Amino acid sequence: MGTDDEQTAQRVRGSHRVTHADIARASGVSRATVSYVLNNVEGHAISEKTSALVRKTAKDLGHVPFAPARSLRLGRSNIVLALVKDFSLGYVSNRLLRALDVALAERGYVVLVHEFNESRRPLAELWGLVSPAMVAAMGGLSVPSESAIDDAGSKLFRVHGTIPHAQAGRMQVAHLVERGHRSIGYAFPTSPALRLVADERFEGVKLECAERGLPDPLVCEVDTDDPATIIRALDVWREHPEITAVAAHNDEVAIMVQSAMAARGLVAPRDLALIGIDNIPSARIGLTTIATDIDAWAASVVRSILALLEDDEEVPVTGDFLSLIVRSST
Amino acid sequence: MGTDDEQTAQRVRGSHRVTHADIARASGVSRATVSYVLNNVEGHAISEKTSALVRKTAKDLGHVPFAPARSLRLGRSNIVLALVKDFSLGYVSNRLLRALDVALAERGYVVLVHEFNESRRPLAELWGLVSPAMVAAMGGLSVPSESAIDDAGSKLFRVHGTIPHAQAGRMQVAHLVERGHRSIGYAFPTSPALRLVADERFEGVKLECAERGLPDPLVCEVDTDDPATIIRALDVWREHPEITAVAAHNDEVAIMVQSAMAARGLVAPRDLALIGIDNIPSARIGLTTIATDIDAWAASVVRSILALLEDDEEVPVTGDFLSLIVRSST
DNA sequence: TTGTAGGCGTTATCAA
DNA sequence: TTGATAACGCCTACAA
Repeated sequence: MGTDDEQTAQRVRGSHRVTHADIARASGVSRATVSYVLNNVEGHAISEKTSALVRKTAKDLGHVPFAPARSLRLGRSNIVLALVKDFSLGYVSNRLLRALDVALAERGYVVLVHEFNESRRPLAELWGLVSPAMVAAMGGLSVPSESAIDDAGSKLFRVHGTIPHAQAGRMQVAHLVERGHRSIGYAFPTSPALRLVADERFEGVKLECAERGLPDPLVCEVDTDDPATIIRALDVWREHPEITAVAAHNDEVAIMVQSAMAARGLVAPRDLALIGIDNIPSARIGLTTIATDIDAWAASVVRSILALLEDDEEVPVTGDFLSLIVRSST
Repeated sequence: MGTDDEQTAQRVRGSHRVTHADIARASGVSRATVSYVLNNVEGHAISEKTSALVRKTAKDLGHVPFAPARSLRLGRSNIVLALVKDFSLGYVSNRLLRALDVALAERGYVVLVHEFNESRRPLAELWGLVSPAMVAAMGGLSVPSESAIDDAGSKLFRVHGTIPHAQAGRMQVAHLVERGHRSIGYAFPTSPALRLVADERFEGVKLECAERGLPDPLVCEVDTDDPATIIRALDVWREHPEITAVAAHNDEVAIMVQSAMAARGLVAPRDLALIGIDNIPSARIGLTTIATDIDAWAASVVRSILALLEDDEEVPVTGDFLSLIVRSST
């Protein structure tokens, strides 16, 4: 039969991949039996003896399943692709991804993270390399990118939008007002990767100021990769004595402002009050911030993702995940 | 026939995948021609007219390549899997991954990142879900895991080990001694994800101290997720008046120590000198540190990875990527 | 309880 | 210049 010839050819070509056929031959059973055994398929009462033999043979031969073959046959892969813009990953999104992987691992999926940048490589090119069951977008996608995902038959879940960033900005202002501040500075990050979130948070800050009759915040753009921009921002705020507090886009920026203040011999909140967002570990000594209840948020996101993945249902992410954590900087 | 049933079922499930066959039929050419055109295969002079028609048809029908089919046929995927332990990603490794993806994108590969934790899911289980051309290990792997990668036919590159962490620890001590310190504290992180790097850095610190005739550093374990451990560490060091400087595992820890000092009304370097490692952005105001020349390092790692991937050659990562950056904390 | 057979989408070989 | 055809490794309806 051609079968033997084929396998000889294969061996000659040096492609020493151990297949189900190899295992079947070595253990004297059929390929189907091997498949049933290795996949623990129910309802095919295979004798314990055969089953054990197949497993042993597979192990001895060093069989490793070949994902593409499996995916081709099933018509889908079990990969959930998390698309992250410019690796704008931080403490919070990392924790989400971990929770997601834990939950999906139980159901036979794997979470893979890809840093994308549409100008560097259009999303469409990606599908020749990986065909995920679902895309979890951790940042904004362009319209063509979104439809490319649809064309590829992958489901799409937008992680962006499940946290009320504007609300976090509002909470910053509310707290500062409560502390007696009336005129505030705002540290806005220039990084394009943070753009969408930054806009939302700042929008909340502006609205809250307006609604409370405060003047618009004095915005300074800061680049976390360039400390000079932080120092400059601090100097600008200091030139305006009416500004008694600064709200920062996130804790990382807030910490940098704090360092800049130290460099100028200033101390929060005496010289300038300071509030961040995120409650990252390094902020947890002394920085007042707005925290996300990551466990609750992640649980909710995971629930929605599973519903979409397994039942094609759209379950909204709901809940109030934000809370104020007062520390010594305000 | 079962065939029809399956296809009906598939259609019912809504999976309308457009295949080369569909394109071929719609444009009146063979599947082979479609494949040649869509993959720009040289040496098959296909008329410009046919070529354009095929491309247009593919676009009109909304064809998206199906990666598993491609990978099955070719016997390998073009995925490079970066395995990261517990998402111990930080500024430095993120930059490396980006450089890697840029370089590999040009050659038709994609970099996907997976957080692994061997106790949660053995690596062997991964291969049924993704079969990468290469694994880039960003942290230590167990011996069984390494051989699992080999069995799976994936190449393995160990990113861990390409930076001389012990040397960084030595440089911390050397600088502190130069500044006149003789007795130092050391902040050692408890996080298991950092374990390997932490051990190496600390080993360098201990050796340098010994070689310079200093007493062993006073080590305090700190958990970045638990600020209380940092405060406690600071208090311990302060109980030993001979300790005038603290070396931290990395900048994040150093910054937390700095915050703890501020909370106690202490200032670096007056009350305690402080030095970190990594030169992360938020350290760049005021923290003395040991920086990695990320661009040079990444370029070297990328070179090695490409050599392994394309020519199966082992090119070592060489170069001196570390430098001292003196700021105001020492 | 096990085996047979056929096909998933793609590409390489060979023939026309 | 183009087309038929045979695999790649795996899964599963159906037959035995």
